[in-house]
Amino acid sequence: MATARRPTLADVARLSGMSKTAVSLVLNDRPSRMSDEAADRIRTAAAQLGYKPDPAAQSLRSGKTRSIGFISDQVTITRFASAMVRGTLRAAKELDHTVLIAETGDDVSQLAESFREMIDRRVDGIMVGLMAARMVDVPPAPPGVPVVIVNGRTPDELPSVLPDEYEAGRAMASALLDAGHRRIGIIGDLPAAANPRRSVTISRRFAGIDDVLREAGLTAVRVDVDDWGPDIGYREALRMLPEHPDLTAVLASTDGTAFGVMQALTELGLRVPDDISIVSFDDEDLASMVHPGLTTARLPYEEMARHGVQMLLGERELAHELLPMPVITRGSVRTVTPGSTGA
Amino acid sequence: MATARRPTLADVARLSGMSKTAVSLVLNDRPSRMSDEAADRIRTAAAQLGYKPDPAAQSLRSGKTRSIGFISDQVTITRFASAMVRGTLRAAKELDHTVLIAETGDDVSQLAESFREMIDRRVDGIMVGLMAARMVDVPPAPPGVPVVIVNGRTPDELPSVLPDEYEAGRAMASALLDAGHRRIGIIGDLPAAANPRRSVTISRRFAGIDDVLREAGLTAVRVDVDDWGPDIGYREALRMLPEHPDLTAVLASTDGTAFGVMQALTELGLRVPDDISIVSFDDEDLASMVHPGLTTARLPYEEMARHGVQMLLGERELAHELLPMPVITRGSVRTVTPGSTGA
DNA sequence: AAAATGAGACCGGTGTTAGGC
DNA sequence: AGCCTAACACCGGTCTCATTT
Repeated sequence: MATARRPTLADVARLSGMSKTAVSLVLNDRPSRMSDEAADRIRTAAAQLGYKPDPAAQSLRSGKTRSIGFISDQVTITRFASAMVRGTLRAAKELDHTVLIAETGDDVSQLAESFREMIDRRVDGIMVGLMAARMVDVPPAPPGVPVVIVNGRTPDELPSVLPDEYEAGRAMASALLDAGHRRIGIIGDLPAAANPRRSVTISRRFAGIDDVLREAGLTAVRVDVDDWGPDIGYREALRMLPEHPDLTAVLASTDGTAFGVMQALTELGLRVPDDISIVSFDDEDLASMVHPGLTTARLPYEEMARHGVQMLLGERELAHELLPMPVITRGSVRTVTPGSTGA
Repeated sequence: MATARRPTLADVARLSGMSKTAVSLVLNDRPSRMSDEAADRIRTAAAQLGYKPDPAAQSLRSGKTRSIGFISDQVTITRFASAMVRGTLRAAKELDHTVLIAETGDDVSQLAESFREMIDRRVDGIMVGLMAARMVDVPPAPPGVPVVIVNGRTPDELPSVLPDEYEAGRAMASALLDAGHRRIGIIGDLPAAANPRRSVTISRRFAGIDDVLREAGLTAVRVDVDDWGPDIGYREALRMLPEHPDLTAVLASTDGTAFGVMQALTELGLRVPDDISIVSFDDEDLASMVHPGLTTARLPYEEMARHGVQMLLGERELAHELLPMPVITRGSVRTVTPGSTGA
């Protein structure tokens, strides 16, 4: 009663009456012309046995594991992380690779440890994914093992994929202007964010906004804050709106901020978008769950991850890429007649 | 200029002046007594070279890959999926295994395909995780490859891990009763959910609620619906509350439903928890983001996944497990004096 | 004769070289 | 000489069995 062993190449050779070599050549479509008859016999035998090559044996021989490592600071918290995981898994699958996933939290030493683990497991490449587009330090990888940073940067300029925040800033500011808004409040103009260890891109977001406003000859009402959660939006909106009753639109630094702003608006008896329009950035889950849905610029996490994997596996040039942030139009912006409230 | 090759066991043997056998025995702490001196020399050499065994070679020899497959219908959408992924990764890491992840969507044929892929990759076990605790069909796995279902069941009664929804139902109903509530509205009493292909547990949730109410001699106001999103909660609350102004609490079938209910309450000018208390189930992200936070019974996804992995890897008996759903107390329930509104 | 160590087969593929017709 | 096929070494570990003192 031998335990049903999985069929090996040798089994296929035996059943088809050919040699291992012949089987290997045929099943890998090598440019050595076997007789069609022999090839057929081999393929039939392989199919009959349900033969699949053993990846361990292939790895041992080839030195490649057909696996990549994905290290993220938070694999498991937000839509962002999920989207990045999804993009990574899908792109890897398309290229017939598996993904080893590790989560580091914010601990730098954890990153180094995860790096070591992945390398010990002989991954063919490592992708580091960040939730906030920060500057990070990454340990060196052995020769032949490429490293790509997704949604982040390293001081030594490893290949990276980042969202094009400048254009997104321009796009959202333009969205408000195009809808006729002239009196705009900005909540979450983050000076603290200029710190690249915290974000290498948020400042670009505001640069885009600023340029558009300046080109239009407008000055917005701004409030500088040091974070981007709902609490901030709630607090600052409660302060800003009563002080500036002429505002027709709010531009929030993130969906989280916008969510807080919306709660404040409800309390102030203001309705979105009838009384106030609002736009934000990121396109979190929240953005589609609130009423009305938020018009926002989507962080293209899935696409970024996909590009990262493709770089890693040689399907795309190892470089610095900037990916567009698509504008997701929902119901939070109302078109106003330009001139109805001033200017 | 040889490309810096990774050190092998043979390299360690050479450097230490011992045989491969000796090195293998020492580094694996085998109960064959090498002289302490030899062992030291070997360990020193290994450390000096930074030697790590090649997993492919080990797999080839052992027939084990030290990897498990995790197949989920939606790896990437909700907190649930993320929590399950996190639990899986962590438990696997503790047991020194890697995880291959695949996502099927709702497509059954996809499940079979993912199964095949995992098996072709020679995983040591397969875990199937579901977002809604459904009944699913799972293809057979080869002998020696265990399969565990997390948050679901199979007709052939494969080992599974499920949340204890009955107790959760009891707990949340009791939470309202203990806070003095007697007039309770239930939104989302799902008859459709009795279909096990949709959920094998939701009916248990309501059974727990019903038993507690019956034991207390109470009858709730109920509305049967066929889904559990925010829209449902919004719509049904707008209908129920005006009709039953004496209600002091609402029990919502899910956090999503509860979120919709809360939006309706705001529109009706009712405040949570001052005018109406509310409890729900699941503990999604939302539950902690709304004001006030929702008191809810948490689906223990991370723990379920962790138990599933441990079953798979022989650290826990392969059986049917029911895991408790902890009550997360936030600010959505007010204590009322019993008898102030009736009874 | 027990304790310490080493030689070599083996896992399942791949690729090179030698051989058959 | 020109096709096709077979034998065998090799990848890097683990393990059995033999050998030495």
